[in-house]
Amino acid sequence: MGVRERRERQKEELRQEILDAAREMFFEEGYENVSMRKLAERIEYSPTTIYLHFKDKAELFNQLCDESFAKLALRLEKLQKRLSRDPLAFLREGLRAYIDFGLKHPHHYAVTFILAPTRGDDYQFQGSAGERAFSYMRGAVALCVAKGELQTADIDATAQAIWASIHGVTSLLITHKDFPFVPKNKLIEETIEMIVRGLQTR
Amino acid sequence: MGVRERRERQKEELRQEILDAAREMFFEEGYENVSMRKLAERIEYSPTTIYLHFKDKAELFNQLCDESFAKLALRLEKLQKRLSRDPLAFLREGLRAYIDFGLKHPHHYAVTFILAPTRGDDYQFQGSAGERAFSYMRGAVALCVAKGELQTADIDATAQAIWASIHGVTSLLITHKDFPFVPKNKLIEETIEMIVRGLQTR
Amino acid sequence: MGVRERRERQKEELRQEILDAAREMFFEEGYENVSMRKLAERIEYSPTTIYLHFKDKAELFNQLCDESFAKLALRLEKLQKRLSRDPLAFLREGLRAYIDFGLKHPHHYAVTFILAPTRGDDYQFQGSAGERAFSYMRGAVALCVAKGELQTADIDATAQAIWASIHGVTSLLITHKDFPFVPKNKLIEETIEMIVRGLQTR
Amino acid sequence: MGVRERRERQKEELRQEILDAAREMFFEEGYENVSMRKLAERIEYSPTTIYLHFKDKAELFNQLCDESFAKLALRLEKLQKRLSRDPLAFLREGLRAYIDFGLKHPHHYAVTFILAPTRGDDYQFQGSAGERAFSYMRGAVALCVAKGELQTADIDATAQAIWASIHGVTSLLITHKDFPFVPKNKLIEETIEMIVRGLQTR
DNA sequence: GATGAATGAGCTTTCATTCAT
DNA sequence: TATGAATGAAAGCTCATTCAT
Repeated sequence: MGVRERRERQKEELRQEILDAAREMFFEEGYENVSMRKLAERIEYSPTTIYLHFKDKAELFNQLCDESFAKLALRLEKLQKRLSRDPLAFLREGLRAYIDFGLKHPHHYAVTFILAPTRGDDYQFQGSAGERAFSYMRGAVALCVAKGELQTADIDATAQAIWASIHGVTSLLITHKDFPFVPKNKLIEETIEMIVRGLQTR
Repeated sequence: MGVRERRERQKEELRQEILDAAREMFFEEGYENVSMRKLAERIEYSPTTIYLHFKDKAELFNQLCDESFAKLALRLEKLQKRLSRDPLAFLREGLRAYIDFGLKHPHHYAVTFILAPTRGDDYQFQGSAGERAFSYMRGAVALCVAKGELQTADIDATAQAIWASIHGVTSLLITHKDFPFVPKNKLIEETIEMIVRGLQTR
Repeated sequence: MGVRERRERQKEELRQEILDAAREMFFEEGYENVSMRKLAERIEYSPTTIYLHFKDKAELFNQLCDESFAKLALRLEKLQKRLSRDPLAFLREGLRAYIDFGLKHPHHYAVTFILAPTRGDDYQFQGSAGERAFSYMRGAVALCVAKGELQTADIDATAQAIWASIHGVTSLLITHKDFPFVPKNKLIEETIEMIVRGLQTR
Repeated sequence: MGVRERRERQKEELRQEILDAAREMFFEEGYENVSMRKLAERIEYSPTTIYLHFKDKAELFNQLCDESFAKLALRLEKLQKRLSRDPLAFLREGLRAYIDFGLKHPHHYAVTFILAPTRGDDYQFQGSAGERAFSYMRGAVALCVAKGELQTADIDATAQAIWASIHGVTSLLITHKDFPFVPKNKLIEETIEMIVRGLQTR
């Protein structure tokens, strides 16, 4: 038994090692500029080994996206539990958490929300990381409206507008590194407050 | 004389043909997936011919960005002239114009504002299309504040938050084509109103 | 174990096959006229395979030079041992061995001593095949002088003059194939005797 | 008349300009590394223009060789006239003149005597620059022998040995620029004296 | 489970050359 | 006489991937 378990553990470790290296490289160099060979070199295994764990480059990339989402979703889930009594606080904190997540894991974020859709192949947003992360946001908005803390005639439209805005901040901060932004926190604060204020009064 | 002129016109036409094809392809396939060979095939010329018009692939790409900006800037400039008396209207219309531009020329937009920064090489936002387009927005905000129509303690932070938000809508609508968005205009309207409302009261 | 060894042997064999083909082709066609593709075709492997053995074309070429020298040096070394008692004989035989080597391995020789320096890149004679081969000659001259068999005021100048002369015969015989030379051996004999006689009397 | 003459003169001037630029470039970069385009750029004409003066790259190259020889031959001819009474002096001075010529016009020399034969195409030494230059040397040797100043059983063998030796010095000095040669003149002197001494006594 | 050898397809770019004007 | 536009061919090299071991 022990032998089998150890083996499986080792296999999982290598798989994770590959994923980690890939994520870093994908972000640093861009999807197309990462070759399986270079990736193999980084982890100090042969290129062939990667194929034992992932069908091809595309699958490797998709796993990366899934993994990213799992982390973000987990975070939002915890937040929701903690702030279930105060939906507006959950919304506010949720937005901040979303942006924070993006900035803390720019590799994850860029790969999943910025790079992925511009790839040529058959990427599907439906059922993807993005969709699931977004559904939390919609839930938060719905709660706020139910509790009378926000006013909107169209929950979906509102939730999407919010998502768009915070995706905007997040992606700009990640990709346009040389733009003379005001201090990061200031910009985030400003955006979130602008959003919330815009939804409170009507 | 006529001969020379005709030649120059033809040359310019081919140049434009290349640019148009390149933009489409860059957007459809991503920068790295467009080869000079494929591009040449598309326009039905030999690969070498492209090099008669553009030094290399990177230059071709950069010209594309420049061209995009020229169009957007022109549009914002006209708008500014027309609405110089009513800064809030200019801001509102400017935001809409920015988004419209992106949706009408998704290739231009994506290539310039989404793809460009994710390229590996030494892209500089400073002095780029993005920066110049953004400066119009900042100007509009400043005017509104001067006329007392918007309230903010920090014009830069506000302008950047606004830009982030509309970049968010624009880029999501362009890239996440399979997301079940509410009708496009509804989402745009919602976002702009959310922004403006959020800045009026304080 | 046996498996690994066989593999290594096979790898080494292929490597040598590439080197041999390359040497012939480089000499027949000149460095620039040999493409990796043509080379690959000759050995009936794919171009990529060559890159498994050599980093790039330049490295392949340099390995060729190194290999050439190893052979020449070995020959001179043996000669030196055998004729250590009779320096003049060693000089005479050494000169002949040098020329013989060139004519027997015209590819090696031309590539190393004729083509190499005319290449554009940063070839360094210092520490190269040529330098090491030359040092044997200088040693032989020095010995002859020490034993009073040759007279010269400047050992370096003399050694270089000798080298120049035999390099001249060798390279002419290799490159100017259509010149109506007197029989090869006659010319070699004549040159060597001319040299030795010129150094004995003074 | 005047118009036609001027035109012809101009044409000849351009032709010469092309030859001069080509010679420099061929030597600096090697035959294969000089492209018609680069050459055209250097002389600030269009590539097509070159083809008005030379059938193709090979012809341009061959003209270069011919031109080189004309210069060397002229020099040797003058020398011969001047020293017709003293064949040994003519030989000695002729050798020096040959080497000097090579060092003074390394482009000419390398292109004609070193590069040319290693090119892939159908170069013919017969009737070439080399052959004609060599014939002067043979003549000088024959004269010396006739006058009893040199002893040899085989004029051709001797003349060829001589040529080989001085070709050796010349080409080494031109191509192996980084070899720590003794001072140039010293080496030349040494070689010539070695040759002449070697032929006088027998 | 992991690897070394190998490949076909493709890349960006440059070449010598031609042709209509 | 000179040119600008255009091209087919080829260059060196890297890619994702497979297969036998």
